[in-house]
Amino acid sequence: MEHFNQNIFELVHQNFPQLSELALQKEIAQVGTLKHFRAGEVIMNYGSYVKLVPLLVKGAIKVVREDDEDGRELLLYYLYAGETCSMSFSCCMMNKRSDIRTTAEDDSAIIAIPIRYVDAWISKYPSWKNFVMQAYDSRMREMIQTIDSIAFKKMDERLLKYLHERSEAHASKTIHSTHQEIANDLNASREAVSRLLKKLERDGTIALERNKIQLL
DNA sequence: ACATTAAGTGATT
DNA sequence: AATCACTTAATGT
Repeated sequence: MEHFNQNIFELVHQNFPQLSELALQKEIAQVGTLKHFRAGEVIMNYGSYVKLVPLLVKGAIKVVREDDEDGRELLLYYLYAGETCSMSFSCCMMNKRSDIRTTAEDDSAIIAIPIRYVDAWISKYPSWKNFVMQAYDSRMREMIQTIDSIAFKKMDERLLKYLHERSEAHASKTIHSTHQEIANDLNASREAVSRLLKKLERDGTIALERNKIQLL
């Protein structure tokens, strides 16, 4: 048995109680490494090979896809503590390059699991298999939601949902971002975002300042 | 004080 | 709802 990391062991307990086998928890504490990222740091870029699966234990991670045509970005989803990136599963098991880019939205920490274990544990530990399947399932559901929110919902609903997501991501009612950045995330024009934000401000749901939005 | 960047607005499609 | 053209406001040098 290799170097056992008590710290990681405890982090698994706190953030991933569904990984119930003690042997699995111990293995994670042996082969996993704790990695920290500062807010804004790029964790994984397009085209890079995924050789780790992250278990997010602190902070929030933003997952983004770039449009092939005009190089614009589309926000896919956020990851929070207790979650993992299901894209990384498929990517690393197929040994494919990443289609997405992930950045730390906040100061974040992950337990990085080398891929060779990810595969092996699926047959070894039922709770790990469950974990992987559930990660896929919930991501799939969320993606479907996102798709029909783009297809059927109005911009103002999307914007509001976005603001709440961001606020939750930082555990703060204040969002530091320009209208332009928000527009990029939502694939909308800056003007549209500005106008909708203004409307929300008039309704009293938010307060606007330069580079800053407060949820009320 | 001036330049730069963010935000607000109306008109057009 | 996007784009354009322009104004106004805030911030940095």
